Amino acid sequence: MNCFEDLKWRGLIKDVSSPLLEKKLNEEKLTFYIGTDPTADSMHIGHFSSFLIATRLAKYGHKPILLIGGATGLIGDPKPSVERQMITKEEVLKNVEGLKKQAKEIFGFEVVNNYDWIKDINTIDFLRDYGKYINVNYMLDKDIIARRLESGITFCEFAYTLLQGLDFVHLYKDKGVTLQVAGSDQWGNITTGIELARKMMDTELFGMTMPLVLDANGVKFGKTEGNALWLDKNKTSSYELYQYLINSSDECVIDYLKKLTFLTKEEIEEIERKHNENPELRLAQKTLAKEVITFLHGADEYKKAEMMSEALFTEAINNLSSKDILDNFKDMEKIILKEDMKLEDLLIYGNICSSKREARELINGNAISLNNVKINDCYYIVNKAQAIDNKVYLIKKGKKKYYLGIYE
RNA sequence: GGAGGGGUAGCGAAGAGGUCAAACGCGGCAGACUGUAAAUCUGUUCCUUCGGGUUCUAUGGUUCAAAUCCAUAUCCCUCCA
Repeated sequence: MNCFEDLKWRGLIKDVSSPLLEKKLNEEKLTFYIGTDPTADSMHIGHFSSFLIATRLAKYGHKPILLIGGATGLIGDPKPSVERQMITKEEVLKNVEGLKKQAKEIFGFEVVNNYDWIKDINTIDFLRDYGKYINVNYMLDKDIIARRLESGITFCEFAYTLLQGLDFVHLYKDKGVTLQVAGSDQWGNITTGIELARKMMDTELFGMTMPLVLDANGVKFGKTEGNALWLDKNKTSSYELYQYLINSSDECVIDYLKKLTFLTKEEIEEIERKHNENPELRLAQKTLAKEVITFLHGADEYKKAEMMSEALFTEAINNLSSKDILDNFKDMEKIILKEDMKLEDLLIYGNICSSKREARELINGNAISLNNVKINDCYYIVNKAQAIDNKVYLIKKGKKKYYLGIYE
């Protein structure tokens, strides 16, 4: 299978700017870039699903450059619905550092920051050198901007696409970049760059977008309510990641395997066959978790996460000593216990619930267990004597959330 | 600068003086079923010492009573200049 066929089979191609791209990807070695704005200090799993294309293309001999939008992040890519809240320069700076480091660690490719070349362009030059080439009518036609005309869009965000276009042109001149790859929501920005290059230099640049990875309900992959799934293992443990991946639905899991792992077509088809024979074994989900976590956090982390999950979901914990638990469940959220306290108070103290009302609701609803025993008495006194080895409590909320209570 | 329309819980959206801690939908969280799945069903979703307390952008005011009326401020949107 050649490069383009491979991407296509995995469902990674949504739009290409020109049919010529297929031949180029198969026969030439291109330098390409993929970017993100520093809206947080860590990438999340959604970024991973799109940045992986860099590694894939690199395997076919193309040269990736990862762009962190230190400048564009200060402006804000228009969202379809409302104006973005601007983030402070300090925060952007901090986020840039976080992302740079992470991008290098995980993907190992060259990382650039568009702040470096945008910061010194003054307003007049910007308008003359770039603004003059792009017609406002053309910009108004862009889907994202058109959609915002009803609800309003500031000049700041309106101009965003021009900065991205400028990036593309800059990277072409500076590093010979001829291709930009991104999620499908970036199509408008990619085409601005292509348009700009054609008008400024009479050069054809190329763009390619990937479909958003969605789950069966049309929710973006990795979008869990509450907290995002970060790639930084200090923010999201391997265990949490494992839990997310293992719970992928049957409908989507094969698609995820294609898009998020480097398994070959043959391997994936074999897994699919076996999975369909015994879906309850969740071979596909387990394989997905293994591949993704190993890529991101390494084999050791994966083993730990798997071991922890096995232990927690097969009732084997009853046989564990406090030492086993402390050794193996290091990543679990910890609550330092000091003295005897009522169960309802413990839930609040440990940030398991945000109010006493909620704590009671959960306790009365049979959702809380201590060391695998359901407790439905709010006034139950959590005490040292009942802890495993007088030391540890495994606190479970609902079916899947575990916390570790420790007496020091 | 002018004219108009708005700001209600995480989000969307009803409510237009008392029966409003605020319908409904989504989302969230639990429970049942299960494969740690999906679908489905059920409960719940401001705080509480369970007496009550604090909410509908903010501050004042009218009233026995205000999310609802008035004034001012503020933010957002639309149109005009």
